[in-house]
Amino acid sequence: MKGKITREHIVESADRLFYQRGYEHTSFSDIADSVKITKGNFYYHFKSKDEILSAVIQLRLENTRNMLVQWEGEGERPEDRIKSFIHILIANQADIKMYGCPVGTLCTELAKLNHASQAEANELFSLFRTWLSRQFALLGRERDADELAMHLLARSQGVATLAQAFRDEKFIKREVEQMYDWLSLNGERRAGCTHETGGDT
Amino acid sequence: MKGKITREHIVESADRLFYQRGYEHTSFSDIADSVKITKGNFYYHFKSKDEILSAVIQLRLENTRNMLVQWEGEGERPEDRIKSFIHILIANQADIKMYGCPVGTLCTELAKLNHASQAEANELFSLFRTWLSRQFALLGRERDADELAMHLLARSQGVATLAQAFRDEKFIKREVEQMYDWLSLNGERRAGCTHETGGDT
DNA sequence: GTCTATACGTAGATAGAC
DNA sequence: GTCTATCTACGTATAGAC
Repeated sequence: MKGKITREHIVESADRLFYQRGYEHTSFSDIADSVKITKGNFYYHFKSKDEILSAVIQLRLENTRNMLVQWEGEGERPEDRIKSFIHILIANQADIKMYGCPVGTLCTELAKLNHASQAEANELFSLFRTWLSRQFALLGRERDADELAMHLLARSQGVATLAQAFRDEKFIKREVEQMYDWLSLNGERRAGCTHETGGDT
Repeated sequence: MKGKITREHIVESADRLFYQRGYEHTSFSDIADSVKITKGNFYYHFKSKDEILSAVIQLRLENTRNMLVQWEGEGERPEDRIKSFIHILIANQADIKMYGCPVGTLCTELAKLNHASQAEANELFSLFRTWLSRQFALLGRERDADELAMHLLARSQGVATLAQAFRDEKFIKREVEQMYDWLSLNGERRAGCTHETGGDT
């Protein structure tokens, strides 16, 4: 229990650094400097760098689960809860502009590294996917709830990627407004409909 | 001129490897093995790894420009040309499922590395952005042509990211259909309209 | 629990023979 | 132009003192 605090510091610092610089590009020295311990001391807490990554992902999974529960409590209607999801693009726009989406960029990197923790990281996407899908089902869209969830996830990912490349926060705001509009069009109980795709400003 | 062939081989192999494994994760040995030369011989053709990256990006820029010119010639109406853009998601679905979008994943990685070639790589996005914007302007949407271009770019990026994470080609097909639908809704000459966002299956 | 010292591999890069 | 040999730096990881 004594080492708990240091271990937490390591995981939190690694979490931030992995997000900002990427997993591979973050060295033990980087984390050590940021936590203010020496490199050797790492191995008291973790067996390897992979183990730190795993701990970071577990932390993110836990934080995500908590966030989803919170949105569940805050939003009266399923629509409001989905809005909470869309709103993270606004809440985190400064970080997104600089580093992209923490989930998307990590999953993409681990896929290229063919890293053992790929599945673990993808579970972050699955959490959002399942949660969103449930909200759409509650809206009466049980037939295509998962499609709608994936669609919204993809929209968010695309916005994050381009916002980072072009360092453009206004673009985030514009796209978020369009997602809200899309949501109100799809937020009515009409499970039987087929295609109704729409436009922009 | 004699070295031209080897140089081209290096750039082409690096191009593929950077796409599949990422820039940082690809070593000289990897490229050397794939081109079947020794590591030392590299430096006859390039001064550094960064210079190889730069050559790879230049190659991609050239290929992209050629592709856009080709689409321009093939498509009668601007709508058809935009459809050519959307269609690359289908044409490259096998690669996208495995490695994501070559443009998006490179730009994201270079941003995290804070690499000197960031701007160069982002120019790839700009090529598509400008080209798409021009097509939308030709559709009579000159007022919001750039917004529409960015929106479509973002949609493609999001689709590529999620298709890779979930290794799901069907998702690509579904989203592409929706993009076509979206395009026909926005492909009419109605420059003065405001928000008309739409839905899904 | 934290430190210093160090081993070991691999990466990018150089020198010089052929 | 291509090779072998080698250098140097850095990354992960280990050993063992305190």
